[in-house]
Amino acid sequence: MRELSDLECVVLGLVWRKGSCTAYAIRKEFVQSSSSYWSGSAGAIYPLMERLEKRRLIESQAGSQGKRNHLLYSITSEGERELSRWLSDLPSNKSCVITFNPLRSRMFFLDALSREDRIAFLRNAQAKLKQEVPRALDKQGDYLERGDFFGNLAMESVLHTLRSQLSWLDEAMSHLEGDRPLESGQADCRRIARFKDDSERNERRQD
Amino acid sequence: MRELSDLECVVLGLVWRKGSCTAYAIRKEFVQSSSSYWSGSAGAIYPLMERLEKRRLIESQAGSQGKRNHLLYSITSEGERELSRWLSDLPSNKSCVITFNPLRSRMFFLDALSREDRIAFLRNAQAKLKQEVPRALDKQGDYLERGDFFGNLAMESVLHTLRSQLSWLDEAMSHLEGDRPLESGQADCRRIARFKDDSERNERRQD
DNA sequence: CCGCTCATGTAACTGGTTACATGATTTA
DNA sequence: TAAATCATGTAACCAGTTACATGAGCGG
Repeated sequence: MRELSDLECVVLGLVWRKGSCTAYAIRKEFVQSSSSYWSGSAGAIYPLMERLEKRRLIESQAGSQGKRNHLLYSITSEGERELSRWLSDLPSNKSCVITFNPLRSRMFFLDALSREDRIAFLRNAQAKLKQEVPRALDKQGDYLERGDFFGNLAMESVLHTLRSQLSWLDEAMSHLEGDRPLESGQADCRRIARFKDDSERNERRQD
Repeated sequence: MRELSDLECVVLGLVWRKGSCTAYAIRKEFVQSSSSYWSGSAGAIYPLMERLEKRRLIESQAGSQGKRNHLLYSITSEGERELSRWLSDLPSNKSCVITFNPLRSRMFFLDALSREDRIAFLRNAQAKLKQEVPRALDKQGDYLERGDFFGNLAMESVLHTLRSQLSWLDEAMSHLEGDRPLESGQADCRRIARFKDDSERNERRQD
């Protein structure tokens, strides 16, 4: 049987956490999440719930509110076992922990931009990250109020990420903002000074 | 015309960087990358190169080595424009910077595990992250040798990420190892209380 | 010469996406 | 009561995935 996708497992976890809920309530979690990785689109969630139910990891109960019908899902014991398995088994193929990062991906090619545009990129990225901090704090506060210790801890990871990215951008900025970012003589930059020599050698080698 | 995917843009950047290369050389970059986000599978890359060529962002030139034929791709000036555009325009929908993180996703539901399994999870995650550090340093060293300043900077982001995740796990561990993680009155928890104040102040400021 | 890896693909599948449909409920 | 939004979906598409095919070069 096919391995569950990460989204399927997260949904399974949400059903477990919420106890008894509709597909729509699950969707909202993703729509309101601070991450944009999963959109929580109906086209993703509704069929996914059916898949989970077909595998007996969740079960549904018909209900209604006014004239509107809905299905209330809850996790089965087999579902709980599957959830535990996912929680315990980090994928072992290569580094599962280094995932996509739009800033990092762009940084690789930033020399394709003019000096001004590079700085603009960094400033823009900084702004975006700073914008996220209060949002994350709010969300963390919500978890705290609900007494959700692990949600709080998960949001702490977001904050750590934001801070580390900001300090990385600071570092990058300090290199790029100087007139001769490759030649100053501080500790960090001695390391980088070596780059330039190397790259000049490289260019010469290519000629 | 459809917007380019991130993978397409990264490939475009690689072609730009490498100057003239085969699809296979591009694939290798992904296979050897420290991230597992894109597999660099043939089924992804070869059709992608055709798509980029059809859009005139890259162009190919037939070549051969021995009896084996191949296509050498290089970027066009339209391709360079498109690359600059991607570099400058961070997606604005929600937070593009908070992406998927398998550790964080699991942390949300870690209370589904027994106390021992939670600790085991954290230890396992720590081990995985620590494993990555020397790998990342090596890769950074490679960029350094090649005089690729921006590659070096990008890998610096990986290192920042690894370190921040490790410190987050440390924090989590110190909470979970104690008997009453939610109720202790130490510094960490006071800090969490402060967060809440911060976010409240923020809300007020926004009003 | 045999087997292994390199290099260049093709084919089938699928888990997500966006866009659309539709009736119920709320709000102006 | 008209318009907007909520809630529950369906349909079409597509960018990736894994798996397979195939011939070239190469080490034993």
